[in-house]
Parts: sequence; C-alpha cells; structure tokens
Amino acid sequence: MKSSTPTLPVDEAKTILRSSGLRCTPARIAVVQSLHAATSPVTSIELAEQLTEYGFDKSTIYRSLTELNEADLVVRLDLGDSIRRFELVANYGSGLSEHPHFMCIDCGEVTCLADFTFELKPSSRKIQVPGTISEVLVRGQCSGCI
Amino acid sequence: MKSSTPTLPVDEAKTILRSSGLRCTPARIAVVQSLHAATSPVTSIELAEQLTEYGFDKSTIYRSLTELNEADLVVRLDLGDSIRRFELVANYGSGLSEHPHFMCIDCGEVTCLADFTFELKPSSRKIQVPGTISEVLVRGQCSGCI
DNA sequence: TCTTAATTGCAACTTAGTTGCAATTACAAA
DNA sequence: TTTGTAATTGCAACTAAGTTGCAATTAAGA
Repeated sequence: MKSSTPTLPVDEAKTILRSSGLRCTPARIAVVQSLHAATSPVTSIELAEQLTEYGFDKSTIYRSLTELNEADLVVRLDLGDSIRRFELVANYGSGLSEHPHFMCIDCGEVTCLADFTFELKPSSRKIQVPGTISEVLVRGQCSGCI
Repeated sequence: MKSSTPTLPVDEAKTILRSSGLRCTPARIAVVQSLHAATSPVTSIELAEQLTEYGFDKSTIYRSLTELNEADLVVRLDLGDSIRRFELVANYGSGLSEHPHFMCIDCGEVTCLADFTFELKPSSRKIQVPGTISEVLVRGQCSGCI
C-alpha cells in the first residue's frame, strides 16, 4: 500500500466525519486516515487486509466504506477489474473535483488523470451522449508495461 | 436478455470459430449465437443462466468466453459494476472497430457509443496520457434515470 | 474408421463481499 | 458526569461469481 503522505491527525479525521454527521468511531477514523495516506485509489481488499491487522473486522471496513461513500466523503470507483477502489474526496483539494482515471490492463496500476479533461465527440450533430457523465475510465497499457 | 437480431445460422457461427482455429463445439456455437443476438454487451451471468438452461455447464460457458476472448472473437468489457460483459467482435461490422461505452450507474444499462470519438486533453503540453488507450468507459445516469 | 488432443460436466473450491444478531459504544440530554 | 438509546461493531455463517482438477467424452485430421 502506497502511503507517502504523513498520517492525517485524528482530529482532522474526526472533523471530516462530523462534517457529514457521521459518528466518529475508531474504524471510520482508521479508514479515513488510510484513504488519506493513499496517493491513488485503494482497493477494498487492500484496505480490509490492512485494517484487519489492527483488529477491525472486515465487515466493519466494508460497512464503513459504504457509509463514507453514501455521505459523499469518499468516491467509489469501479475500474473494471471487478475490484472496488475508493478515494477520499478530501484528497481532491479545494477547487479540484473528480477526474478521469487510467488503469493499466496488465499491471493493474491506477493513475488519476487529474490534469486532463475529456471530451466525447459525436460523429454528427444529431446524436448526443445518452445521459449525464459522472465518471470516466480509460484503460490501456501503462508506459511501464508496453 | 435482448435478442432482436435473427439467430445466427450454425454454419456462420462455425465459420467464425474456425476463422480463429477454434474447434466447433456445441457450447461455443451457442455462445457465439447468443452474443450475436445481443444488441448490447451481455454479462457472463446472463449468458451462463441462459445457456445452462440448454444443458451446458456454467464452467463450460465461462471457459468458452475466455477462449473466444483470447482468440479475439469477443471483447471482454469490465464496465465497473464488478460484472463482466462480452461483445462479439463480428457485431462491430466490417470497418467499425472498438468504441467507447456508456453505463448507467442506476439501471446498469450499457450503451455502445459507436458514433463517438474520445479525446483526453492535457491541461498543459508537458503532460501526457501514461500509456496506450484500449478502452474507454463513461459512467453516469442515462436519460431514462435522470 | 481410428486416434488423440481438445473439450466437457461435475463437484468441490476460492474470493469478495453481505447479513443477522447480540454485545458494545458514541454522544446528546439530563 | 452520568445515563439512555440508537448507532455501530464483531462474529460467524452465508451468498454470488467465477475457477479448478479430473475422468469421461468428442471434434476433426490422418
């Protein structure tokens, strides 16, 4: 698990939780801290494995993730390898909002395309995207795997 | 399961299979016919349920899908709901190749954005996409679910 | 028709995630 | 600070999707 960022102080984790009216429980604080430390989306499996080592039950972790997601504190990414990934919304920073993601079909590495915007171009003026867009995922081989 | 297209004749299914050097077995023919009949990507579950009713074992269906995928006769889509979908490459038609897909996060409906091209724009000239792109998935709410 | 490697069906297994429920805990109100 | 109570947790059992080992069967070239 990547974690280059210094650990988020418990108080800040609590502030994040309370901002959405969630109770501050050890499990949720640990989940927020873990997600905060990550530099790219974290899989639920990684998180469950990491936190069960500290005594939390895996069902608690999965439940916490679902609750944080419903409270819009974390984004749930379904990047196509049948494994769910989560990103702390707070990590996006102030102005920065959601961004496309790139996933390598060989090594599974996920990259945030934070500095890219995407555009869907219709072949004719008559057709349009069949709805609102909330997430964009690009899959391919990363430069290390080509 | 959507199937508006008339059933693909067995002979044509066999031709498709043989074109990639695969043996023509009843299971593979049934899978090809099923995928051919679909107008949008089919989940492995749908396919397994549909074809086990005809006496095929689910492991055979999953194996057939893997083989057809490895032979480049079908494309495997991982659209983010942890459920794999498959599309018959032959359905793309002659000139038409792969296209982006749109998936509704509410109803799960998948649409082929066959008439759209996709563009990722970097915020500056200095950055670029971290690899080659092989698949693009757009998620959001379809017009029926908004 | 024969031969043989490829394919299949079966059952058991794996993995990711979910659920019911009794025990515990966070936190608002007294 | 203590208390009451609804929210949360741990546990164990379960589900669903997909995989695997292996003996029996079959497609298709000789």
